[in-house]
Amino acid sequence: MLLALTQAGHSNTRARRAVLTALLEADGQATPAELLELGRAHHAALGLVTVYRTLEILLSLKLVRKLHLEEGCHTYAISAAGWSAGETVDRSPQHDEHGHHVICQSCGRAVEFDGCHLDDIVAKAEAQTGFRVSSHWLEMFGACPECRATANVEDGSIEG
Amino acid sequence: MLLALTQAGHSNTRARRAVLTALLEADGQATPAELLELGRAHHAALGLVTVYRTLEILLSLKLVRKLHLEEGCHTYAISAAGWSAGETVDRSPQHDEHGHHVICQSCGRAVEFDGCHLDDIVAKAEAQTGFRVSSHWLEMFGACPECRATANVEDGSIEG
DNA sequence: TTACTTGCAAAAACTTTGCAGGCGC
DNA sequence: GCGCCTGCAAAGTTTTTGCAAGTAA
Repeated sequence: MLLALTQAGHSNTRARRAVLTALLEADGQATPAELLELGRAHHAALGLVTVYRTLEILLSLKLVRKLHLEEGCHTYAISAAGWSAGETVDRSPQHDEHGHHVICQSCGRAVEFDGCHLDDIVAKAEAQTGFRVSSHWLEMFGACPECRATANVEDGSIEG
Repeated sequence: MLLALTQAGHSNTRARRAVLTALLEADGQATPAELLELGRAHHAALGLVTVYRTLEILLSLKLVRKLHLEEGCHTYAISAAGWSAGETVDRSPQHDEHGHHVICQSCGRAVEFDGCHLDDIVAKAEAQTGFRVSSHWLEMFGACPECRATANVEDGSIEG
């Protein structure tokens, strides 16, 4: 992701590296405050303001995505584009294929999956409401493999 | 909705009636601040705090739903359960069938549609991630019939 | 009358802005 | 060295809490 950042014309600074590392260390998602704490392990003087500003840049580059959880929308996750920007070459800014997240309700881990085939559901919604749908937003909640193995999360019925 | 409220043991107060009316008058969605403004037309002394507290109750009864928009998650919409609680008899608290919203990006109108058939998409996500999915959350954005008719919203390609 | 509600004020939580100094390039 | 970045402090928003007075039942 650092590469994507610099290729977009942003400086490679210690603060930004700390935030990126924090994002990678966070288990798929983190709030700005959590990123600050994680990031300070790598750059003690890191400030919350810089976390916000770095996230803003990453959002604009679509390298991270804002998650909307029941409790609020204060967490961020690395997007598919962000992961694939590991060390490979550039991503056009118009990287617009999008995946969605599955979030573990036990440990908070968030994983993006691809294969966003909602065309027929979108079509049904359009037919039913008369709207013309141009984008959407999907998130799933459940239990990750580790938590299912470790713990007593027996109740995994598919609702809806 | 008033009935559902009182049947759940909450008082029928002027402030709550004002909030309910405001919700009905809002075009499908509104922020607490907007509900305050709308509500004050019916109860001049209405306070923002009461709007929040009433929404909290309505949320717990699943009569309203929190919408998560790109700009944030500060808006509320009447749910299908809320609409059907118009004047009919009670709804068991376990009314758990859920619809999702389509939100007009032009006028902000929000409409809930039913037919939430994501089973195969959920199955794919489970296969791909190893998660066990127990719930989800879907929202669509686009243009409502009125805005499409009225205005110049020609661009309605289905993205995703 | 009794207990639930209300709305003000204040606090808390979260996010953005201003600015002087610091650092990447 | 120049200009982007940073972090502190302060301001702006949004939401929650405390409490005395008010209202439903």
